This record gives sequence, C-alpha cells and structure tokens, in this order.
Amino acid sequence: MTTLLIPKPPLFSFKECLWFLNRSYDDCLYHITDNSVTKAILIDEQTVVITVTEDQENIVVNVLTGRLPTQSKTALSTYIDDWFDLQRNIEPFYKLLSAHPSLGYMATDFAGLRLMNIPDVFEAICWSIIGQQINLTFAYKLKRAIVEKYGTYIVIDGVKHYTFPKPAVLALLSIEDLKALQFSRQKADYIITLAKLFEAGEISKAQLLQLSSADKVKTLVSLKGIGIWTANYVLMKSLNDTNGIPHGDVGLLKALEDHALIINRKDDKAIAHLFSQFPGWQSYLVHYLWRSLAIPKS
DNA sequence: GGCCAGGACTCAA
DNA sequence: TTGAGTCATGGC
Repeated sequence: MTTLLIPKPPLFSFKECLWFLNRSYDDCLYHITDNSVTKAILIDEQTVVITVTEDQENIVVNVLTGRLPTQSKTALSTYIDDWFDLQRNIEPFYKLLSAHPSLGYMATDFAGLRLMNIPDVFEAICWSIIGQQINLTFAYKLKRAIVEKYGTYIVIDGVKHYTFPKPAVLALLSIEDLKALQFSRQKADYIITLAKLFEAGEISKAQLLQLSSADKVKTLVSLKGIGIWTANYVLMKSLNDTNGIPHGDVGLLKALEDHALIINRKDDKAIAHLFSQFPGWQSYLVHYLWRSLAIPKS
C-alpha cells in the first residue's frame, strides 16, 4: 500500500476540516469517521481510493487500491494540497479576523479550518447548479441520485466509493434522463450542455486558471445556467481564487444577519464595507461565515 | 398549506 | 439597468 506523509502547515486543523466536510449532510462522494475521510479520486486518469488521517506532524494519505507509480504520488500530493488548500499561508487572514469586533471569535472557535475545495471544476460547477434555489438537504439528494446512476465506483470492504460522473457520460444524456432523477428541466439542460462543452474541450480548469478573477467570472457567466452566484462559487471552491464572493447567497446573507452586520438583505453597502476589510481573503470570510451557520460543535 | 431554499432566465419598460 | 414573472421540487 502506498502511504504519503504531508507535513501539516501552520494554522491547520484536520479535525476542523473534517467537521466541515461532514456537517450534517449526506454527501455521497466521501465517507467520514471521527478521524478520517475516505474518498475515490482520479489520479492520472486512474481512479484510486484514498483514506486521509493525521498523526502528530503529518497529514497521512493511504492509497487503498494498491501501489501508486512514483509520478502519480506527485499528482496525489497536489490533489491533497488543492482539496485542503494547504499551500496558503492564512496567517494574514487570521490577523484581520481576530481584529474584527463581532467575527474575531471565529479565529479561535474555527481555528485551523481551511477552505475545503472541490478540485474537479466540472463537478464543482454541476454541484453549484444542482444547489441553485433548493435547500441543501434536497441538493445532496439530487447529487447522490446522479452520482449513483452515472458515476463510477470502486468497492472497498463492501462499501462503494463513487467519483462524480464524467462529462463524456453526462453529455450523452437526454433531459428526460435527469428529470427522472427529480432534476428540473432547466437544471437537466444546463448540466448536459455543460458536459458537452467540457467533453469538447471548450472549457477546462487549466484554461480558467490562466484568467484574471474578473475574466473567470465573465467566462463562466457566459455559459447557460451559470449566473453571478454560481460563477463566484466556482472561483471560491474550485479555482482557489480568494476573490470569489457568491453575492446574494442566502446562507451568506443569513450569517451576516446573525452577526448583525447588515440591517436587511439589500444592504449592499454594509456588505461591500465588510468585504473591503478583508482584501484578498473574501472567499475565506465567506467560508467561515458558512461555517458559522452549521450546528455548533458540542 | 405556505414559505423558503447556498438562483437563473426571459421579457417588458 | 431594474423589476416582475417563471421555472420547479422538496424540507419544514
């Protein structure tokens, strides 16, 4: 079995990250225990199943599906870096956060939480389309339906570990196929059209990463089914771009209300003012605000 | 039964 | 550029 040790960066808490992944939802793309997460991922065109845990100094990655070639270890290491956002020094964010009168507690209560990414940008876009305008519980249910029907899986100890369906598979579906899984007609259309674009190579993560934040948003919004909310969600959650703010997000607005940072949900000035206090860390602020919405730790 | 949910689109003015 | 109407389905 291949094992990878990745030194923990400063201001990193594996438990906090794990807790965020879990929250109270039913995510079909990983399995979580008290101290580990197990997930199927794509490395160099090959699906492998990994379990991530920690020891005193390291993040410990075990590949359950057999030995990895040396060059794939690098790809795996990069995947973990992306997933847990390990390459970022978040100390400047903590300085800003600690200094804030009503948000400072987060630097202590959520200490070491990283912005948990969705490295596969196709998956990230599909997920944000699925999540548009429906409650999260139902959104996770829809995701499970499409993953279990069209994704691939590897069985380890009798448990199926799924990967998100590939564009090539979804590109061949009809709208009726997804409607049968309780997708609305529009969402079915958006996702199939998107899959065709990815399959044709007309859009890719590599291409998006080369653009400025503004151009990323512009490119994404030009696609059918992606509005300003979704585009910024993708910047924040998949492109490691900290300028992503999912404007108008109901969860974000609720968190701002909870902290008495806005008077009402159209208080754009107050919102702009808050984010202006966190230059370069907007997406982290959103992530921490989302974290504050979840059930408090016992 | 009614309101809401980690929105986007179209079309009118 | 802004606003209203539409889509669409489950959770609570």
